[in-house]
Amino acid sequence: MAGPRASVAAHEVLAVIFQVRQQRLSVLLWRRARPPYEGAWVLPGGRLGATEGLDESIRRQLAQKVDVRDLTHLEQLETRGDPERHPADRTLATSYLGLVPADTDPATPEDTAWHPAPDPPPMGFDHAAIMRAGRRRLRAKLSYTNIGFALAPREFTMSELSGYYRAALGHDVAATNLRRVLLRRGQIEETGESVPSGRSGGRPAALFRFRARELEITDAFAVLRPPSRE
Amino acid sequence: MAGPRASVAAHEVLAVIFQVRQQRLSVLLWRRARPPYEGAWVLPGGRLGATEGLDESIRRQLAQKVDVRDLTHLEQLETRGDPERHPADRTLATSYLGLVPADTDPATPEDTAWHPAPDPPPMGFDHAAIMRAGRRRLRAKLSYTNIGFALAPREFTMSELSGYYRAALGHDVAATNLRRVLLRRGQIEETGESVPSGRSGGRPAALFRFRARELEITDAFAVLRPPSRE
DNA sequence: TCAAAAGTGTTCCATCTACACCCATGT
DNA sequence: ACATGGGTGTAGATGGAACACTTTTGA
Repeated sequence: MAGPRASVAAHEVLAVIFQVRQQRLSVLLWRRARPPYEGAWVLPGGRLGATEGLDESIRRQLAQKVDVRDLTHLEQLETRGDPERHPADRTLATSYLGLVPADTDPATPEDTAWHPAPDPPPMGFDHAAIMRAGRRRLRAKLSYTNIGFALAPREFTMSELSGYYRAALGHDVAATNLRRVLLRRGQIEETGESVPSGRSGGRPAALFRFRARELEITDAFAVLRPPSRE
Repeated sequence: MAGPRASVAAHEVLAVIFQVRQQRLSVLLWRRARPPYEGAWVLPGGRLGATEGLDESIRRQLAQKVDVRDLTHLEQLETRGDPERHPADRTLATSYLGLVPADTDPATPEDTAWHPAPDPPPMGFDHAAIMRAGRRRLRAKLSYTNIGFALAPREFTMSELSGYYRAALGHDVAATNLRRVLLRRGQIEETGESVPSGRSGGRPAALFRFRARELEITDAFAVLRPPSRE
């Protein structure tokens, strides 16, 4: 009945930080300075402190180590504990998905860089798989939540917003329909302002904002919804 | 720049095991024999072994401790690491969602029992919150995946199946529409057999089975789907 | 022949995509 | 004027809910 002897594994927290940069979904990676996987790129993070909560820890590490403080969204992704995932010591890793709005440019240190999420450089450990899990999560949530608020600046035109969606989803998103879908769902509203057209002319674009800046599920029960009348 | 001293927290794995029993969604709980939370109900689980993976560990503990071996589905839920979640020592917990089909009756030991998931007894630690997370996950996945296969026996009539859905979702599910939805999505198929009607008469019910017995997403892109033509 | 349970046909409705067309602005 | 980009109107497609009706059985 007694199981194997209890583990005192190290625990680390990691973050998949996405931002839309130049129309592409980008992920913040860190270059490893020492073995194992020296020279490979890894997700930012580090050891869980003795008295920290998990969320607290990843926020601290992002602030201290890669100077990312203005996350608009952060949620837990998954925990990996395969004994083989770290070649030397046993290490469990809890990963997070974090989003940075497109209009900020966090001053990240020398050894970190933004990489295209669809086509990342060689990554150490199981971090490539974790990053893919983050992308899947983001894509799924764009469909049924208001998570777009975390990718977009506070105010934006519809064509800008459709650019963020396109980058994150990996396929075209028609601004004209996106506008109606998000308006109907009550996710966005017009600010009343508009942006003067550029040098090539065109009608000035209206400015929108997300009505909430916290994650909300706006399209639950896409199917198998409860009966409308009791 | 240096963070707090690294933690050597204990790590445990827990499982939210659901089964539909007598038309109700039920969760398998364990009665704690010693403090803290002596006498309260908790999720089954235990310490992660030094050389085990997380999935491996929860499977082992369920088999050893509550004699649950025939899980049709198991997936990771979340990891909690709040320093306050365990009154004495620091303990991280990774939880899983596990499903047992309605036609099995695992022989569980004395100190465990099935409880109604919507109305559980007082639970220790943060286990009530974890259980709710499991319910939410199950409900959501019933909507867009074939996860019903894990609640239902291998073969079933549509009215039985709608009973499992009703129990898990907490609202009525019309067998007639469920049939068409799941057929259209290719989740289920007729076996060709049928069940003789009971003593009160009625047309014999056709038997169905799920076509796959692994989780598949059958209704991704409910919205914001990629353009059909390039 | 009647009640009961399963299954089918059909209508309605919500919601998304596609696309033609209209609007406001710069050159 | 006309090119350019934004915005509106609308038709079509999809897919699920509701519900009346039909089918098949037992008593």
